[in-house]
Amino acid sequence: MRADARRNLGKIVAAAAEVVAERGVNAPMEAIAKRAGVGVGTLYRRFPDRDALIAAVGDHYIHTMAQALDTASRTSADAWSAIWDFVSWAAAPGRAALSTALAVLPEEVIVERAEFARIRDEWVAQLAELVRRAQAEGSMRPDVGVDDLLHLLNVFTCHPDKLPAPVAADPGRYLRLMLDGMKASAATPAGA
Amino acid sequence: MRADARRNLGKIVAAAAEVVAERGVNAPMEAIAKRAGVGVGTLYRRFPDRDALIAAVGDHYIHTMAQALDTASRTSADAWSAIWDFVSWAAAPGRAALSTALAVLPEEVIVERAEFARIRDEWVAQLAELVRRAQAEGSMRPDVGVDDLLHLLNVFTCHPDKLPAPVAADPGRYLRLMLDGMKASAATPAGA
DNA sequence: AGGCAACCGGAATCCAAGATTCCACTTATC
DNA sequence: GATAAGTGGAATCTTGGATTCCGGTTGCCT
Repeated sequence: MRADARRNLGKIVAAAAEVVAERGVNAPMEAIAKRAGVGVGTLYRRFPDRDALIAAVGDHYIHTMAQALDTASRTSADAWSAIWDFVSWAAAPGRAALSTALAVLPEEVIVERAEFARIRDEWVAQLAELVRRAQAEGSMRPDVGVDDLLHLLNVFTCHPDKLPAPVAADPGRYLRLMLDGMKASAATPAGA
Repeated sequence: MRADARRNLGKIVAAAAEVVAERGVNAPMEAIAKRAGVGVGTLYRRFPDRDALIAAVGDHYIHTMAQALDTASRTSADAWSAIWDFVSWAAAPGRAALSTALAVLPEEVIVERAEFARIRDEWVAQLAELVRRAQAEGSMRPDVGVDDLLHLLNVFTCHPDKLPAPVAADPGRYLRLMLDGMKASAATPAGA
């Protein structure tokens, strides 16, 4: 592969990551191309189609994400604050969509990407474990689960263009509100 | 207007309300037509375009909504439970999208619909008042506002097709989680 | 019953937004 | 300098609706 080509490949994946993070998983190819300072044609010479490109972004990102979760769970005093820190990290500007899109959405795209699926599953399992611990510690209410966490992460980050502007601008704020609602002490007894 | 035509008009608005409630504000005309047991052409004979139809649904619904808020605030012991009841009502299956779409989204469609705008504004003001009271009572945290409430209502009900299935199936559950997070007692101090 | 304007259904048409393809033109590399 | 790898981006193809049109029906009045 020619040197300039390799360079472009890098710019493309990086640009795709950025654009996906801010415009959601359905960001148009052209937006990515423009961000990378490259023609659409160039994207297609390297990736057979849109899905392949997104998947590549995933491969590139899933590691970072797994690592962030790991860090959060290692540097936090308890499971609850690990979750809190991680969610804050995941919703930070500049990475929003990625974090979660990859964790919940693309079941079709994933087939045949054993490596990606493996890390993703490990990651989810680790988060689940944190939830379990937080509940055992009595800091998280027992009537919610990892799935809720993932769904919400998904809701607030996957389709920024469908969200009210203020929400899209700071999904973290709303996610933290959700987390506050997930604290054991916040639970409103059923039928209230 | 011929009798059968009037009958159809009714079926159309009712069908539109249902479909919008379950598929979001962007439900396709054809879906509405089918639900009403009528051809698309018929929709267009009565309404110049899509927006007009949606607006009609709004007129038909905003009253119900205003009334629900009124009831909630009159039958509840305190401002907080009024809010709680109203949100639960608004997110109930079968009315989801309507409730909120009309409260936040369509600023362009509303021009020239003085009556609709008036009721809508009154309605929002009333909800705002409840929020103020709840905060004064010390039951709702002071760092959130009506806007947050409206945005979230919006997020969880306007585009059901973009939400993870479990969330779309029961937006109320997640909204109540949010409300729990909005309780004064749930607030996590900034910088935690 | 007869006539006709008001109505209908829904296929045909129009559009917008993106994905994907293609190829004449550049540029690393040897 | 030759040439295969690489490039930009206009042209083309798809998709998902909105909107238009018109031959065929019906209510309703006399």
